[in-house]
Amino acid sequence: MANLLKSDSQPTINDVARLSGVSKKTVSRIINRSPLVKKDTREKVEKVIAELGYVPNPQARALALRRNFLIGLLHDNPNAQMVLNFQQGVLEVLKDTEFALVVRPVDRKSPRLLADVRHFLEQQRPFGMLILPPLSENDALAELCVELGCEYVRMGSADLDDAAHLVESNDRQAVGEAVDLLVAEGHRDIGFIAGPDGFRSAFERREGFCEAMARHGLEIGEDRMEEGMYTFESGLAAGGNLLDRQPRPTAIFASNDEMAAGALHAARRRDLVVPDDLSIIGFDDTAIAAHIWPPMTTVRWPINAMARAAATKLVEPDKASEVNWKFLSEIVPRSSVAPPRR
Amino acid sequence: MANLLKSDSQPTINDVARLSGVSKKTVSRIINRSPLVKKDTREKVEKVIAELGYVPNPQARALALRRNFLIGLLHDNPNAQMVLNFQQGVLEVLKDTEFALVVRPVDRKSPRLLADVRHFLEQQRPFGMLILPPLSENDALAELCVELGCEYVRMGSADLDDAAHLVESNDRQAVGEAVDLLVAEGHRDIGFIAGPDGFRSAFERREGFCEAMARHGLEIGEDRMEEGMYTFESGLAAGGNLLDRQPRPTAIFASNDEMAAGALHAARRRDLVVPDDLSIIGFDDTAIAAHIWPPMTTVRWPINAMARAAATKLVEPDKASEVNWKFLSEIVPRSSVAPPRR
DNA sequence: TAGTCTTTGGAAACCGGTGTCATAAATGGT
DNA sequence: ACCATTTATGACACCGGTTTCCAAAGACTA
Repeated sequence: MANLLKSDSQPTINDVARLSGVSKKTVSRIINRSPLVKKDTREKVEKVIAELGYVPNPQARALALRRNFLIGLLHDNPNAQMVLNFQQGVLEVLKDTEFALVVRPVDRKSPRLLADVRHFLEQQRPFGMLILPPLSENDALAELCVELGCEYVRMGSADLDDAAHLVESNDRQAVGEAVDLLVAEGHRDIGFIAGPDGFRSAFERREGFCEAMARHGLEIGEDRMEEGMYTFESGLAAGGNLLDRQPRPTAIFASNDEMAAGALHAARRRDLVVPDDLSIIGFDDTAIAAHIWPPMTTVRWPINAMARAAATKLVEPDKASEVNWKFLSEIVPRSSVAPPRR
Repeated sequence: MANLLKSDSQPTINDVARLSGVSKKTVSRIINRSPLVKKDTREKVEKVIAELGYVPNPQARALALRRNFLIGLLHDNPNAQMVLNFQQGVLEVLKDTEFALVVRPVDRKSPRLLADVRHFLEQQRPFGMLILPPLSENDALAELCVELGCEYVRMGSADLDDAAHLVESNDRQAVGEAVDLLVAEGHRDIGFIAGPDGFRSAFERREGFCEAMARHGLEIGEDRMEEGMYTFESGLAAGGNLLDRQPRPTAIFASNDEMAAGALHAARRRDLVVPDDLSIIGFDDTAIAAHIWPPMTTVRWPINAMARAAATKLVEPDKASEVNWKFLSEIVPRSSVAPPRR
């Protein structure tokens, strides 16, 4: 069959049209499942398509339709695991569509951030963008998408703007539950390691902590708050600071797992046993939480479901209204929490 | 200036040509840096381009050139960290080019693997593919790329075929060094947790282990070899098995960090102290190795450099000959190795 | 000064699809 | 049987670039 083609490259719509004796347009109709084609014609053409192994050229399609089937993933997240989990979720949705996922890490602190993103959008002209925290908190990026006619969905930890472009989790409430758990175990003096300034999630988690402590009528000592950068090393330092205070807190809540793991190391270095001497709770439920010793109690937000929701919003806007876009996080109890000594 | 355009959408090459009073072809020459343009003309046109903020439409370019600027990343790796590190390295190279990275995870065990990949290649028609282990060991995938006229580079842990399409690391030698280290500390009875059947890396690491043991004149007891699946849980199980033997080995080498972390948990559950009661060495130097307690001695292969090399081979074939494609791994000494008790 | 070579610019076709619109064929109503 | 309507198909322009080929202008030679 292949010898009926003009060249040895991929067959085109013209080959299909010629070999099945219809016009390009009719083939195009069949490809696009137009109902305006007689059954006989359809079958005849489909047979040729199958024999030829014809697949429409995506670039030509993109040009004619003036849109392509690329989804960009914009991220700058210190937590590799989260990013990959998110990718995974998105791809589960895109898998059965004609969309492809283009990844684009950027540096949120670079003065060229906007220029970089603009360059990417202009150069690839993706159909839509998925924006991960903390970039999702940058309104200028969303505006850029609008300006360049690119759809977008932001992942956030609290309301940024309209529901149409947002998938969010309620971190505040989840942190509250974590504090409830510690208090129920008998802790009164709880240290807090915040995320870096500029992260909405960091803000939400801090607020959640303060609110919950207030609810239980507990004071937060001046020296019980430390700020980290969502990295292991920063958690190590911040945790060390908290543990060197006299008296030291009996529990620490860290705003993510990496920092919680760092705090756990800090405890180890001081010969403190977790959870006997110190309880620790993390946030995110990344792999490390389950793999360190002791397995760490943490807060899980349903990143896979959120990723799927975000992707669905983008590529199947008709379903968007059915899609949940507010997600609740939940406590994952493990072994890093126990009543305080004495 | 924008009001000189015919529409409010992105400016096209026609707008530029019209506004600067030259033909499309001349503009095209300028965009593509052809030397056959008079200086005056060039400057005049470049001014218009700047004012308009004109960026060539990538889809139209792709269609006319009959090639696009997409690089596909094909992976199915149980280790998220590795995949993301690899992505990072690739993107460092692609960043300053017009290429974009499209990620495509697949299931290597699916009977539809080949069909899935074919579908992806036909649908997106990427310029080139980067294939990560263990998929890189599947020759059918490479053949598929050739058949569909797609460039490819495989990441491997040992020679698969020709240098032109391969970037490799020498795991065997690195495992040898790890064994040397354990023997130097006084260990004679070393357990081994292999990777899953079907991974070239698993095979290479096992061979490296056996060779090194033989070199030191040490026996490998029948019950000192376990096989895992490169996951934490499988390492937990395999490590548990090894530690339940009587007598138990004084050291364990695991074929990756996840499994090593699992083995470490198994030790903890048996109230064994690492490294006093048991030395452990992992492989890959992923984040977990540094973040568990005690920080774990492991083997690092230069994944970032390898990723860059692979990407360079693909997008800058002229530089390919200068690019190193054989990489050595190295021991990262931490705190999980000590002389055996007694 | 005429003739030749080299640079520079443009018209038209092409890449492989889709949209518009006209026309042909089938169907229905009376 | 006839016209009106609906359904099915095709011709042709178009999306925004690149390539081929040719012509004009300028530079150089004799």
